[in-house]
Amino acid sequence: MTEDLSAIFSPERLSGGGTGPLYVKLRRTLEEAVKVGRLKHGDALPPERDIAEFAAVSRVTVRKAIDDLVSEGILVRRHGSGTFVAKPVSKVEQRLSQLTSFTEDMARRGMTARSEWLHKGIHTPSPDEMMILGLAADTRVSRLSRLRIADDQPLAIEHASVSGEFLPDPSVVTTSLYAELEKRQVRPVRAVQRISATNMKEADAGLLGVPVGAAGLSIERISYLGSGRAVEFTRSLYRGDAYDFVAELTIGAN
Amino acid sequence: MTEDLSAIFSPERLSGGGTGPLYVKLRRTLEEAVKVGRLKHGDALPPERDIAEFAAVSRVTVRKAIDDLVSEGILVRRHGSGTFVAKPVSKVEQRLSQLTSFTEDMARRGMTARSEWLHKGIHTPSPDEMMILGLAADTRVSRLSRLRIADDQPLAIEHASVSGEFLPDPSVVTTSLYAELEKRQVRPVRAVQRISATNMKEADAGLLGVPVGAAGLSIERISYLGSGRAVEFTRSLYRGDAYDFVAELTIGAN
DNA sequence: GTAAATGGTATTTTTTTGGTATTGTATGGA
DNA sequence: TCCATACAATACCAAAAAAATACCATTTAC
Repeated sequence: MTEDLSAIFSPERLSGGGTGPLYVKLRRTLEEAVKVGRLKHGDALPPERDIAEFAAVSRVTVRKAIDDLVSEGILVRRHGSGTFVAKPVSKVEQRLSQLTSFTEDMARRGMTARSEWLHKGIHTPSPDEMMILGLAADTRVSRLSRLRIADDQPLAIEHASVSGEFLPDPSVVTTSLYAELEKRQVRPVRAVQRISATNMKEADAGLLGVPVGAAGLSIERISYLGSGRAVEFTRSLYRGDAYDFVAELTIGAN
Repeated sequence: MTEDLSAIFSPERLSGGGTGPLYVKLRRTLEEAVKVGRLKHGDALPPERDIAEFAAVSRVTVRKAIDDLVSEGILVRRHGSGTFVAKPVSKVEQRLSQLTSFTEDMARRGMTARSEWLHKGIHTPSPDEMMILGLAADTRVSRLSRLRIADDQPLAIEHASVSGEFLPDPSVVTTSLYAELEKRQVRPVRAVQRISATNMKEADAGLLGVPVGAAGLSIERISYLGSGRAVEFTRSLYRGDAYDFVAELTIGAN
């Protein structure tokens, strides 16, 4: 639903928005509108061209302002459809989603993301888990495996391992692992991930509904507390395009 | 974000800044602002033209003041973009070294241990190193490779990777990495290692003086600070018997 | 299917910002 | 006096960011 332009981009709001480049003023104006609730979750922004005309700036300037808010996860764009106010998510979840990019990518494409749990359980750590999470042999680790589904199509398999110290009972996790960790005051501030392409083996290919040997995107991620302590180790296998890189993200202290 | 001009270049600050040429006063003013924290790391200075106008001096004078601070590394200029407060550089020269239990093990068995260095250098971290040590892509990692020799027989190849934060200059390492770390107040309190058997490839087999395909003992170890932060990552390849297990070791505070 | 509406992108122009050469001016010493 | 040096001001150059223009691609409505 398109909001009334003047309600958001009144001259006062634009001029009174402090100093700086035009696109910064516009961004602040939009940010404020969402924060205050003038624009609610799910609302459509006016078309970029309309905003540009009303604010008497070029459309690119409007886009630049929106760009920032999209990369912050506040807005979501849908090509040919419009720009919408995104569902609010927690800071940690939001910033980690920039890293994993699954939720964000799905949202960008206007797809509905859901999950199907394959496994939730508590175990003795595997050698890998001990190494990476820095666990002793007599500790426990929570494992969470799920199938990531977008628009009813399986898109990824995800295996997460969390130190039992941080997540003693994995069954409490329903949707977002990070939201659950945040509830427990566990806030990873950094994550390192490695992304590479592999050929899918039979088990994974079957779950994802692709032929054996199809290209998959393998993502391994370790997230860390501010102290440097590793919190969580996730291996994901995505259907899709292949590339290989290492990304690093610093998450604000909230 | 550009600071308020009057907050930094107030008339009092400029006049009260002692005596001497204008640009010296300005330099002192700026230096003070950075030192006190009025200008923080990453902040942009106001444009030179604005400073000049506000301080009622020419732009060249402003530039001269800034020149000094730039050459001191306090400020950084970016053509077309602005002048920024530089990231503070740690004056603490960290010297770190190596960490192994080889010497100790050999001593226990009554053997004389020595080493031959294959490589010492500082590099950009590999994906593995980034993952395991929790490093960012723009950090550095020190690599130390040596041939472990016991009773004049090559027994192992050892590759150590230490976060550049803990060991910026690997060349200082001569014998014991643990001893060197201790010097630097860096005391890993735990280490996790994984041991497995492999068939040696030509390069390794050549160094160790065994036929290609001979069984080797591969040992990967990560050592951690009390905080949980990973300090060092070592991959070793030993000649000898084969076994596979995961060991957890608590390193005494010595 | 077609057309309208909407976001996406490449290119260009303008503005902002630091960089440099030139000139003027005072000061101090030979 | 004369010259060398430091200091300061003016004018112009170059790189980067900001903004505008024009065109492309996707979605939706009919």
